[in-house]
Amino acid sequence: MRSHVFDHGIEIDDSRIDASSETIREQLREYEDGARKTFALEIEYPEDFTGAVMRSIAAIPFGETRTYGDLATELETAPIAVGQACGRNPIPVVVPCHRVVGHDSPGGYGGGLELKRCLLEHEGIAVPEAKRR
DNA sequence: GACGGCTCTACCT
DNA sequence: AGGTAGAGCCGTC
Repeated sequence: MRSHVFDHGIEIDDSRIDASSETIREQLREYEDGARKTFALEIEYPEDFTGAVMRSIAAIPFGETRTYGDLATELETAPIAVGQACGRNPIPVVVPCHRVVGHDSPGGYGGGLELKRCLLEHEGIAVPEAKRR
């Protein structure tokens, strides 16, 4: 059951992480196993706006979800910009962009909504149903 | 230079 | 209460 890792098509840009691919893979494995709730990886956040969004997302605790609007309010920007930054997120899972959901929608996921659902369920988070659209 | 995107809020019916 | 329309920031083609 836990065998099917997120390797379903996820490609993490290890170039953005100051760690070996093996280390990253091991951390992911521990995270999937439920033993690791947070990643102890040195992530190189870009100085761009996207980097700020990624940082805010990474600041989300395990088992908690945040809405694009909240992040947008904290960053003083438009919620759509946050969503786009998540979609352009080069390193999923490591940066819990899947913990970011819409206000009344499951949101989306560049790697596949199915994966997002799996990750949220893995953290014991109830995925909101698409009431909109 | 213009459009799309993992959205949100407000008004109208 | 539900649906539709408009707004608005960032990145990429």
